[in-house]
Amino acid sequence: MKSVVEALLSQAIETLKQQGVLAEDVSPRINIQNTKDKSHGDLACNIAMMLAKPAGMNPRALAEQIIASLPADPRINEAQIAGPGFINFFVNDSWLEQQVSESLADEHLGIKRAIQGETIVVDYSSPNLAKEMHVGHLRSSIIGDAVVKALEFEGHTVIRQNHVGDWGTQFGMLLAYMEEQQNNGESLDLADLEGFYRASKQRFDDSEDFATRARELVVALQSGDEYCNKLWAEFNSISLEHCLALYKRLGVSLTAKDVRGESAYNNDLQTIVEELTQAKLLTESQGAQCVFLDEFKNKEGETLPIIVQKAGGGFLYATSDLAAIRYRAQQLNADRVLYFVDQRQALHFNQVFALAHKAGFASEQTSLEHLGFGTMNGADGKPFKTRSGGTVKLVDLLDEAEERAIALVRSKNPDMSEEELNKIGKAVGIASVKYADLSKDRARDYIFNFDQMLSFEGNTAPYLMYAYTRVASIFEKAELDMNSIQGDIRLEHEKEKDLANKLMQFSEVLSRVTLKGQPHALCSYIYEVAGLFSSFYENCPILSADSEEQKLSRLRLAALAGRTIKQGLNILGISTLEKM
RNA sequence: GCGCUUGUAGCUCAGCUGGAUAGAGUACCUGGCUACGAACCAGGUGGUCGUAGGUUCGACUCCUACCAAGCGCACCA
Repeated sequence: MKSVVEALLSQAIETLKQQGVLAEDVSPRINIQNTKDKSHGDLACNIAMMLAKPAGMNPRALAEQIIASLPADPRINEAQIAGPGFINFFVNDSWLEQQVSESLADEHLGIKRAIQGETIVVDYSSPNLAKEMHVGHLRSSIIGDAVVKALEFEGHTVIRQNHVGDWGTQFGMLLAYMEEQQNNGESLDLADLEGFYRASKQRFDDSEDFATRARELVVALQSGDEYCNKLWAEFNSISLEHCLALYKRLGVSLTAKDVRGESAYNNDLQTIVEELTQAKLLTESQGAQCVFLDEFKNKEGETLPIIVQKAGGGFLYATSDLAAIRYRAQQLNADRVLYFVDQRQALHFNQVFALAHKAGFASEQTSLEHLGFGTMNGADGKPFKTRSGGTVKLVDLLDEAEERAIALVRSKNPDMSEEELNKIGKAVGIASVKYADLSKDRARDYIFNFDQMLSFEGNTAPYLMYAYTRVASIFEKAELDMNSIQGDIRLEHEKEKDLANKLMQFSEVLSRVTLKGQPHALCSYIYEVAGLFSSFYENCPILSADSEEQKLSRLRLAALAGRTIKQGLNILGISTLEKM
């Protein structure tokens, strides 16, 4: 709808240019906004105020000229001047009716798929395989996956990359411990990965012999020793199974084939250093191979180094990140590479991205974007920890969420069977954790609070899931299929129009999610849709409508609302329930 | 020391590339169930948008300085 008004306005501006009212060289960005106040019409534009000064005109006078030059269009009832020079557009209801009816008829809800879809590599989750996944991995996994799903819904080609930490010195310690256990004839117990890590760390600290063996194993591993690599592969495969089980439980779409860990770039690291040398970007400093970029200079004129190779010859994460960028840009042909990684690594990524462009690992056309996020804090505002101060395992967090959700659902449905209770409780528990995270701007730290996220009131997963079941319930009662119902929608009641208007904004919200990596915009949107639906539901009887025609029309509108909520939640990685 | 992020109602958070009177939820107060699921809806109280300047017709939004919190700044990732 915005695009229609935008087209009309740009035509009007062209006309005024021809008439000499506006200078030829003005090419303003036409910004159409949804109005907040009904008296301002449906859509508004501030273009007259932007152009008034360069045109040397009074904004209202210019607005008047623009309106006079607008081509007539049956879809727009009226354009008015308001306030200091806004132009308010009143949309023809029949156009809105047509739009919602068309969206209902489309299984893709009227959202156009990108004509020229981009190839977008998304790096997210990326846990360290040496340890068990903890709460710190939650945000990357969930937010990244939501953006991935939104991009795919828009018709882009997404290549998921789970850049797991499967390399590095800590693996020597783990392999040494594995070896020791196997030699002692003990069965390998990796069920508790965290415990295994702690135990091997303990051995490493306590025994000099063990530590020596661990260091030997790292060297052996890196030089391609067969025995060592077999141990390593065994360990990783078990550790990865833990991750995959959690993804499945969380509804995160990452699979084994999306894994391309640090180790995948081992053979490229030397090449990266050589290419940097050839490009004359490399400098030796204190024995290490470094790149100094002028962009990263402090006030004293000291440039920050990007260390690519240690004094001892070892490589660092900057090196493998550069190799990953080269692979993604050159092999995967990425138009964009998105990194959902902790905000704390912002400097590192800024440096690596700048260097990658400079060294030609990625062309200037390849957009490298670090979409960072803040810390997950407890109720006290400090990083979320267990009572004893340790990191919270992701499994434990999800267990607790499910338990609490089951208790909650039970309290609302005392007679429900254990089986159903379990099913609904689990869905609600996981959804609550995910939604609480997704609904906040990722850049900020956020306070994790079970009571708040499991509440049925406010912008929470349970409220939205409930809203959906109410729609589903109508269709069950009417013995109709929400997904196949079609036909014309008439908008008579004010609440119907409000809902319809909001439903037509799905696509612009989606683009904000994909362009800026902000799923919280989608959360707010679904919440608004659910709220407007509730209001419509309260004010407009559906099954007991005045006429059969009205009943069908309202059913169709309800169906579009229900399907929008469901689709929106699915993009967020939250599945809906027909009953709860 | 330098840099990044954040600072909006008692609390948890929105506020889209500067736009019309700063919005939700929660808490608190008022109404509405012989139910298309009240797990809901309608309404009210509550904010000098960290502070001070500046740019602008117009600033929560942009610029500068300062204050506060968190986090980064050479061989961990």
